[in-house]
Amino acid sequence: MPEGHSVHRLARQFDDVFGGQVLAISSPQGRFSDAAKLIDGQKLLSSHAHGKQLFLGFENDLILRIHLGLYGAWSFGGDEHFSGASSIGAPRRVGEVEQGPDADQGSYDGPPEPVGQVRARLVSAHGWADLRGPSACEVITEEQALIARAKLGPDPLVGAAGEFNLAKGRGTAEDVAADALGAKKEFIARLAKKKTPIGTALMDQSLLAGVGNIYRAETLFRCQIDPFMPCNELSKPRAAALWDDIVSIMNDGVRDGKIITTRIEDRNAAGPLWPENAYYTYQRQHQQCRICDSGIALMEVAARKLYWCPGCQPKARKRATR
DNA sequence: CTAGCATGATCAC
DNA sequence: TGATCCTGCTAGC
Repeated sequence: MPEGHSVHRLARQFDDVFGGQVLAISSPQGRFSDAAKLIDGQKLLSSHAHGKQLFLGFENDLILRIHLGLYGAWSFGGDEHFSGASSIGAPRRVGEVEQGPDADQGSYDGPPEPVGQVRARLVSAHGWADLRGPSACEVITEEQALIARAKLGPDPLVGAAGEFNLAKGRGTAEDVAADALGAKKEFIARLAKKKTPIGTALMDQSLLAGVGNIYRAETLFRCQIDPFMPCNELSKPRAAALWDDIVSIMNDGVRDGKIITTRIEDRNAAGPLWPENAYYTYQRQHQQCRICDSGIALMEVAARKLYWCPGCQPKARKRATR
């Protein structure tokens, strides 16, 4: 269930705690056993996120490709060296929601007995990572990884946390800026060619990689765009603003480890920030909009729940005649 | 305790 | 469009 921000945090986490180290890789559950043997005992050289997919590169040029799907999650544990290496707060678990570090600071005694269905387990000298419930977990060649990535649209988080390759090093600030600009242009160009509703398009990973149901709903609200508006009816400036907003809130997600899209002035100070005050429309159906008097609408579209505010995100025709 | 649901994607028809 | 896969949380009995 994680959207792109979580996967970018994971890419950074793997870089931090396992980068450059030899890993014992196994499949306690068994379903990943054969593939695990291909990379067992190899050194981790790169950790990269593109959209919702994670690519871990090993010294023998094989790539571990992970997609968490709806329920996948990684759990972590280790000694103080392991936890201390994490720049994202040494999470105990990263999946749909992120759980903070373990409260008990007991001594590290190696990975625990696998509990439940652990598809893959990575173990270094200092810690371990368990993967449960992924929709994809496979070992592929670099060529196959390139093919997988070619199927994905531009990632708003290109150049953000998680871009790492020990062999090539981090890109320069100029490289990252150029990549980000290219991604933006590509996004705008692709939108101009599509007639599908923008709300559907934002979920299409081949058009735009990393946005899921929450970011879709929230950015359309923030940009005051009707989710049913055809992509090619969105003006270029508005498409550019949409991209910029997605980049902004997803980078916040990478920083915070959770999705918070409300502006400070739009929160109810009485309640806790997360999750009660984190969203404008997501899971707020029938509640009053934070900006206008409308009730938040909910409709099932393409098997996913679409949330929007009919008042703040008016139909294109209505907007045009104003 | 259980059923139902969830920030996903693929495949069949 | 509907069925299916995978796991874990929670609302409701």
